[in-house]
Amino acid sequence: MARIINERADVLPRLAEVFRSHGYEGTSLALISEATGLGKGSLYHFFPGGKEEMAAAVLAEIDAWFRENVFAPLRVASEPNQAVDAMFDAVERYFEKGGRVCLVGLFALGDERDRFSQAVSAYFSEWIASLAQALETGGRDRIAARDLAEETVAGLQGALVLARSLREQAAFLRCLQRLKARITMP
Amino acid sequence: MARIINERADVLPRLAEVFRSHGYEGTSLALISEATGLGKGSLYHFFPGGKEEMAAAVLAEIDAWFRENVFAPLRVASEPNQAVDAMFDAVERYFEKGGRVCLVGLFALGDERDRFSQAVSAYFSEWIASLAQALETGGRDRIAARDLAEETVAGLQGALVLARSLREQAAFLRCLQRLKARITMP
DNA sequence: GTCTATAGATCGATAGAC
DNA sequence: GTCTATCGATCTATAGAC
Repeated sequence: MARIINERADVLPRLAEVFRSHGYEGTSLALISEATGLGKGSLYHFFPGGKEEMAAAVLAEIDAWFRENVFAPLRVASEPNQAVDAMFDAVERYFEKGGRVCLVGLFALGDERDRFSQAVSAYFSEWIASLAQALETGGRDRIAARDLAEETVAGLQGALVLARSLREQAAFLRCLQRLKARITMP
Repeated sequence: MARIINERADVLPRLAEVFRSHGYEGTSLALISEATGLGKGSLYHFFPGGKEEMAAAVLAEIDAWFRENVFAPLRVASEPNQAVDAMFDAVERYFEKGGRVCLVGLFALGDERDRFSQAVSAYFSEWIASLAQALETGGRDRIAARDLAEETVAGLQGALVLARSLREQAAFLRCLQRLKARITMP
């Protein structure tokens, strides 16, 4: 009970926030230490691989969250309109209405993409594949479903870029609304 | 004639490529020196403000290029379908069919956004405004034009993120085609 | 203008006391 | 487990010879 921090999982959320705010290269161990309240000794106790292992752990947690809260529900959906709605809700919450950046997208644009190649590509291809499956279940043909899924996932990432550039979260929400309207079956 | 490098403008393209590849934090003066063939002394001669001034100069050059090759043609367009086509062509060339990242988008996602706040937001708002104007000239009402322009610019940025994540330039081109099809007047 | 040398700070990572 | 102290490397930036 007296334990403050005793598992890697306890520091991951704060770790993730630091990487999201400063990027991989911009995140120093000093910043991490400050954000987590742990000295470097403790950090290397939990993450012997150093900064790279910390970022990998964050990516793994993000992946797990999306698998559970986004990808899996899409795959098992019987009512696709409802599943798609749920996806948009989850995304809106996760990205805090456009106030929070997608770490995977950020890494994808930089050369962190190469260092975390597998995690980055898996995140997006899983997202597109599960969304396409829900759309196909809803009655669309395979090619149209895949196209629309790709378009939607790309549109979400673009919405985050745009909202952050303009410092206007409303832009993110407007983009979300348009994507939702297009993907919903009549 | 014996001059190798004698103006800031001569080093800007290489400078831009370094920032695009490694991000702001990941770009060191050693990398810049290697990419430009200039020693640190020379670099500080051209850019007394150091790395920050170098990045600002790159952003200014990007802004100038888009103003001339993208924004201005959209604004003076009399035939909007044609102007939009020209925009997509320019974008496809500029981003090398998805193989090249948008530096402004990359900066927007990181905390470079705050350092280069004006340049980042101006780039996107100008793009949206000029595209919306072309669409309005084409006969759409103001609100629909603005919506479609915002959606298209966001979609382009998302397409870049997606193509880079998946290491699949074809994904960028597919997204471009869909955006183009949607924006073209019947 | 361009170079080398180097300052001074900070980087990621390690060692070892407790 | 957590800390402090510290390593060597690298960082941005400057100084000064040529």
